[in-house]
Amino acid sequence: MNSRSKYRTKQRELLLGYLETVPGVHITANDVCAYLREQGASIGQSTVYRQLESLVDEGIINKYIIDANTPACFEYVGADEHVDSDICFHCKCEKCGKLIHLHCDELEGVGAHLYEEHRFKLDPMRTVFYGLCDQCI
Amino acid sequence: MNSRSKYRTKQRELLLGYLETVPGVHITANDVCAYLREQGASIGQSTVYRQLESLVDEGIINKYIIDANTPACFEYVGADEHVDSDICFHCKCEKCGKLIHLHCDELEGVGAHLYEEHRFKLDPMRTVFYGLCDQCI
DNA sequence: TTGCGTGCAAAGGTTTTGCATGGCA
DNA sequence: TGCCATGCAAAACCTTTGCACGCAA
Repeated sequence: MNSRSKYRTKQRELLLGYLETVPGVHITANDVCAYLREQGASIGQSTVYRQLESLVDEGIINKYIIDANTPACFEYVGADEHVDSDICFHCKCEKCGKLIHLHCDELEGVGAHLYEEHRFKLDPMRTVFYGLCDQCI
Repeated sequence: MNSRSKYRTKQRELLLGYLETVPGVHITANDVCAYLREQGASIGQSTVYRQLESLVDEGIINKYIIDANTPACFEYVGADEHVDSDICFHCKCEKCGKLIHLHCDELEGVGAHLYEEHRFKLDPMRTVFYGLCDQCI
């Protein structure tokens, strides 16, 4: 998609610096813009989108697509080699719209099961479990 | 999200009639509009979106979201009553678009796990596993 | 100096919404 | 008759793109 970042720019450092402070949290492109604007260090939104794309390519952050009309969200996972246990699963409440992200070993077994028994390679980044959250049951 | 359809309108019959003729095929909202326009029976695009939403709620069609900037696609799955003992999971190949229907006891355990451990009541009809099929791995 | 990165504004495309009209029951 | 559904146009929304300028190496 996009070649990896070659220059070390101030904007890239700002963006990455912020993401590192919120590991495991869902951040949208808009969140990034808003946060940096508050800090008086705002950077252009196209730059945010372009840097986020690069960071995804580099495996430093993950991108999750929840729904057609929900902005994509990103999550810092570090520059370490990609470890399966860093992947999180998503549950979306059909009633209140709440998004829950789970880091669960048992669910990771689902991916293994699908692959071994059904020859299907699950993509946890795209898969969303729909249902009802505890407050809406 | 939306209450089920209460009136039997000409537009709804047209839309449903078309979808029934293309089971297992990816249809976008735009495809529907284009097809009906060709047939000289065009209906408003807002109506198409609203009816599609209703049909999804009713479980008559499924909605698939492949990517943020790809239009959502729909597929006729019929109006059969929903039987618990015949829960079917869907796997969608991100590459070739193939839709796989799985009847699998182990996957049914996922629903139980989510409910018992995470207080989340899974809706298997709505949930789609995204990934790569055996031919596209 | 080279050419990638940035920022602004505008475009792009899908989906939603407001509101008056039409049609089902 | 009472509501829901429809249709048009416009809005809303996220994301991408064009282009000139700036900055890292």
